[in-house]
Amino acid sequence: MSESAPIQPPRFGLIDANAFYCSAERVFDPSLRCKPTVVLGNGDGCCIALSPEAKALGLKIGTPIFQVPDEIRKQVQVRSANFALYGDISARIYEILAALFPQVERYSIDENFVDVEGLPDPVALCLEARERILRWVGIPCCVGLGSTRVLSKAGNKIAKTRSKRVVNAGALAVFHATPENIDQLEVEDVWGVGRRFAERLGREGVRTAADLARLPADHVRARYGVVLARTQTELRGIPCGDLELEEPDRKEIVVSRTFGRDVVDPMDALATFATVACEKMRGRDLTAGALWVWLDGNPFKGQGFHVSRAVPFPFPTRDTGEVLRAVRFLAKAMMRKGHHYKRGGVGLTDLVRTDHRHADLFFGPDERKERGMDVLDKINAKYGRGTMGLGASGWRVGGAQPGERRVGSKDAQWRPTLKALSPSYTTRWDQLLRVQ
DNA sequence: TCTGGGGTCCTAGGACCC
DNA sequence: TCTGGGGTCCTAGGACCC
Repeated sequence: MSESAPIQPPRFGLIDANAFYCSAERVFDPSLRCKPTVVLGNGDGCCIALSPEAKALGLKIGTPIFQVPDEIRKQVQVRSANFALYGDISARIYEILAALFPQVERYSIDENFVDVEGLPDPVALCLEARERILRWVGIPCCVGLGSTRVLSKAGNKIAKTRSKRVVNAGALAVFHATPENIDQLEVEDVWGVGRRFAERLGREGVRTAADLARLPADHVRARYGVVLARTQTELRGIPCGDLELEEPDRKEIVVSRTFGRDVVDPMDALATFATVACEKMRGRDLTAGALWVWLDGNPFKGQGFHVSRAVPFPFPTRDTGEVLRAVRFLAKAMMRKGHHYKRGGVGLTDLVRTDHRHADLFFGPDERKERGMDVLDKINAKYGRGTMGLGASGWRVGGAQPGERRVGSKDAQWRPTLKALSPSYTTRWDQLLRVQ
């Protein structure tokens, strides 16, 4: 880095919600505010989000809740993940940003990149965005600014650390990162550096983002590959990519779950996953060139096996019936007497857009069946997923609702129960919040 | 008792072809 | 005796992200 390089103006902003799932639960349940709050993943297994108070108690993301000592668990408020609610709140945040910035990239459910290039006062605009999201939606955010996306991510991390547990953090929650001021950021907090790379870098004395930026570029390229080399280049203030305003087409769609218990016959579960995967695929106007199916044993009981099978379709399909037949065929070929399964999944791969398929002399789409699928999707969109299906696959995302009566014992075999699911306040009429 | 889910990209090595 | 080498495709595994 040349010593006299002028500070580059920011080009990118990253607006990232603080402990998003916990904050979203708090929007509609004020009793959770300022209390240690935990959101649990599928089947109420692991902690997938922690409020700052919960982090202060020493809880870690990914910890199974049953491993948390009783005296700690008694102090935390626990909720089951409610992705319908989080998705809806996420869309509202996006709308606010789209009204303020010329371009917005929706990067994840709780993060948006914005284009701030050439704006007269990017810091003031980001503060305004943060205020609006807090007042209008009720979600606290931090903002990072930088001349590259990696630097804006770094800025966000620094802003989060700085404003942690500061009430009315205001200006502290916006930080403009430059190659000169990232020595306070630990290298494992750099976007693109995971645990493995952080360990290896640590062994050669690299502790901070600034240390990584100073490493010789050809050394990084040779030892760590092109991905980390790009990250390093961006840390030095040289952009390697722009905002991605168009969401690229998916290359695969996967639906998988850990079962509520060990299961002998996972066929019903796999059929259900396949049905959901097909709906998701048609919702994106894609078709599947191939299918894979897999089953895992329970590694915590010394059954750490993994079996999988894949099959291509003669012609890319969007027909749930055809996919289900293939799933049954593959599953039968994999399943073994006496085996217990703890987890399973279905993946639709080699996805191509419906109108980009090439029919040939021998294979083409079955148009009657495909129109049938569209009717099915319309009915399910109107009356709720799982209203109508093919054969064994009555399904509700997220498993049973609290207090829901289950019919049939086969269901209970694999479907996890959610004990602490919050209502879908914003997406279901029957679950709107009641004001006393 | 109870251990998340859904993605992408890169690389190395083997198979195959000319 | 001498025993190529480069391109391409596929797959598995590793690393990362949220």
